[in-house]
Amino acid sequence: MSDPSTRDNILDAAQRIAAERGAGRITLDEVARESGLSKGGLLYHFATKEALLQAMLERLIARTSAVRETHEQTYAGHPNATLRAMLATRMNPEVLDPSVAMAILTAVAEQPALLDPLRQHIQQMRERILAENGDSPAAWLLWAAADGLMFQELLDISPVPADQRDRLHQQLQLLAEDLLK
Amino acid sequence: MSDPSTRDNILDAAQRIAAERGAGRITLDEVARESGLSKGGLLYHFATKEALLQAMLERLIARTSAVRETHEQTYAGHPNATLRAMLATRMNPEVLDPSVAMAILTAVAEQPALLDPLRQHIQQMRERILAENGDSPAAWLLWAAADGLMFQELLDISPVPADQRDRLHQQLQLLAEDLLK
DNA sequence: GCAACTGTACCGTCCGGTTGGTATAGTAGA
DNA sequence: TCTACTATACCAACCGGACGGTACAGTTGC
Repeated sequence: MSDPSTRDNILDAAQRIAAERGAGRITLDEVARESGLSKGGLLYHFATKEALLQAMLERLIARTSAVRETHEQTYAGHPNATLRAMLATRMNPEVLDPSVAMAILTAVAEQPALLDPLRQHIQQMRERILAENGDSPAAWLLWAAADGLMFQELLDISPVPADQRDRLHQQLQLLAEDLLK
Repeated sequence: MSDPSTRDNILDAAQRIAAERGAGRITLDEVARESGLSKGGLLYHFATKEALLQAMLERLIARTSAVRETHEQTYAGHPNATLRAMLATRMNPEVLDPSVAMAILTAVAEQPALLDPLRQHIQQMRERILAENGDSPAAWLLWAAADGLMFQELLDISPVPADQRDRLHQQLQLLAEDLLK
């Protein structure tokens, strides 16, 4: 594998483009320019655009997982640690970069397999929750609600004004305490 | 405005392409071919691709609204008629064509304004729910959960096996009964 | 006579990917 | 220690196709 720091620089550049100019502007030429590499140099590290997006997604999963794991320690011993930690992670959305999410979302229409790493991660979470909660509908509905809040924010289609959404996340945590008893 | 039935045929054609060959394959040439029109004829009805996607979204909103309105009659007199009808509408997902949703989602990255008609619709729903329920966090969380289930299905990232998702929607309705009391 | 097209040719741009080459650091053998 | 060779990291130029949109002359049917 190639120099990991260069790869990270490239991913940072792609992320910056998405954040500043929109997810649709992530092209190989732009990423090359923004990262200070030539297009050839970029393609040396990521042979296809799909590989680049894949890496962006994997880094996103890894980073949110890291945050979730710190939350899990807070809930250590708690019967629903995994789900609680998931919900807590969603609370501060700076973890889940919206521009990265949009970039991936855009590409999914043409490359459904792009989400495979995420699907794998979801299955892992599913099994941990199954082990902790059993097949509780409440758990899946809480998960769905967290996802819903995320997508609403991502696409700016939330029915709730922006300044009241933090409070909604808190209410979701309270509801979790209630339902998972 | 041009002949509405031709416009509908065009929208049907675009929808068929999205369903059969993927949302990313909706191009003006393909839609023209699929609808049996020439490209000139297509552009006579929809001057830009954006206008075409816009119309697809508007038709989607209109159709789901129609279904929701029949459900509202079921809940007539009920204190939470609007929200209950919304949740009931999401139950049978054949209303909300996934391929159309994906097509629009893809385009949103480059044209955020594409969702404006949806945002307007959401604000209307929001105000009706505010009038019926007040500013109840439970209502917004139920809405978010419904959205979450939808997006999970749309992107095939649900933690729940496909054959158990109908049941989850039912559980959501039960939860609504509980929380909105 | 006007709305609703057909048909075709064309344009400019964007974009993913290819090609062939260079610079450099390291390594193995005589 | 000099030489031949290899691998890594990168560059500059280019290619080919897709796609949104234009132009425009002609046709059909109410």
